[in-house]
Amino acid sequence: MSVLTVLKERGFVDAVTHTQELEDYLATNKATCYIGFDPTASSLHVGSLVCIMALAHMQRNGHRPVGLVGGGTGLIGDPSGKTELRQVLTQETINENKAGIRKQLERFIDFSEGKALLLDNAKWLTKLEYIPFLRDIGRHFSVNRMIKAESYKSRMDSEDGLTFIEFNYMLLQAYDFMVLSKDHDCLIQMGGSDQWGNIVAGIDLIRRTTGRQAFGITFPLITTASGIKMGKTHKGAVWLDPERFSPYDYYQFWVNCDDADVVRFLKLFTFLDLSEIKTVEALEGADLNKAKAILAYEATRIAHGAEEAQKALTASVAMFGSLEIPQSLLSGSSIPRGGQHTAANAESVPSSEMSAEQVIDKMPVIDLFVETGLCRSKSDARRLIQQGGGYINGNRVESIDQMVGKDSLDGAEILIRAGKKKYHKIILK
RNA sequence: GGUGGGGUUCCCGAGUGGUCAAAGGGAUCAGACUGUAAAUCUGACGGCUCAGCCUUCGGAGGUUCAAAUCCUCCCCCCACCA
Repeated sequence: MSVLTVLKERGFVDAVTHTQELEDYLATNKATCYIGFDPTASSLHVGSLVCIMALAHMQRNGHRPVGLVGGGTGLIGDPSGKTELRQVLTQETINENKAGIRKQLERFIDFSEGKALLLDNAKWLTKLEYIPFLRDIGRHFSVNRMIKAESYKSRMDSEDGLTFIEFNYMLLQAYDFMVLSKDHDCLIQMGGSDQWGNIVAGIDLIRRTTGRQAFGITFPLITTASGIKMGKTHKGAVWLDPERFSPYDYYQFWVNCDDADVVRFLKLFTFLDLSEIKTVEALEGADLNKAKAILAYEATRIAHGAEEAQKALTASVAMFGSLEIPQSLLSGSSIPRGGQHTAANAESVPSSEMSAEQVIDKMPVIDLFVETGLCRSKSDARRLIQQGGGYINGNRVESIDQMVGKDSLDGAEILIRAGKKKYHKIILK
């Protein structure tokens, strides 16, 4: 089965430029394909996961994935940048971010022995000279055609307009593709569906300058069943960096997905067998939670390793109770089955240390919620308690001026909870 | 460069001298119901030493007992014209 089929069946494909030719090419070549990543942050987040998984599938099917970091474009930024993206970055930040991105990609893709590459377009973009660029590259672009690209059209109509810099990103991205095709024999570019115009521009440029046929694959924008772009939680973006977003929270993010998303996400974000995933479609109601646990476990295992996934699972069981996962369900998953993980210690629940004498009988409960970051201000904490959402060791906090007393202790620990799902453990010294 | 229209609490967006911490919607949070789901209903949604006080309406000054609302200057955005 070709990668393209795999990707299609798993729901990765939104559009392909030349299906048949691409199939032929993939069947007869060890292909190189690339996806661009923004170096705006030192970590990738779940929004990029579709791209990362697609590259991983490419590699698993014998091709060579290339991650291209947009260091050059990052150096330009965009003055209209209301979107947070496209801020001007220093070379130093870009290098740092690049290192972070590489570290994360390495969890998904094997970079050893040239099996995959991570490149930075700053390498060639910073060397460009305006006149030669216009003469050699600019000549191939028709403004008439460019403004028909969906990405520009909407911006042309919008109030914010479109800056010249942004308008040029298409040329730069097309140029990237051309360089990669020459230097690394890379003839496939993949990306989100919003990249279609840029990808096609690159394919055209390659044909015009070198006469070679290049290909493009775009992915659908992955939204949750409720129609929101995925990857946002109360903690902000879901980062892949364990420092920014703990494996426990990462696990929780997946467990909390919408029923309607489970099958789709299993296909996209795990490597489990499609035939097995199919059996999940029949599940209903509470049974679906078992599939969610597997989804969460697998996704966490892929991104953070088996050990962290295990810990996240254990902690979740401790907090929310265990559930029996039958041997037959998604048997390809290495999730512990049977009751073996029920002996729970909630090791990876977010925790912090405090000194006992500072806390016991001294600190109002409200402060505890603020100190642990569960509430962002005292007003917030007050509100939480007034509305009945504050708990200490499982007991609802009844009054906003309650102090942390000895009775709040559970051994040397205090488990506090905001709402149903946010826990924090305080270890007293 | 000219003319006109704007900048309001996380976002959209009402508000033109006191009754404004500021309508409405979205997002978010809590409670109920549940399956750590969705939908629904209820409530909350600047901060604090919380029935009171303090700080917010692009920025800096000013008028007034009183300003998001009026005046002056400045910054930024948009549209049309050049």
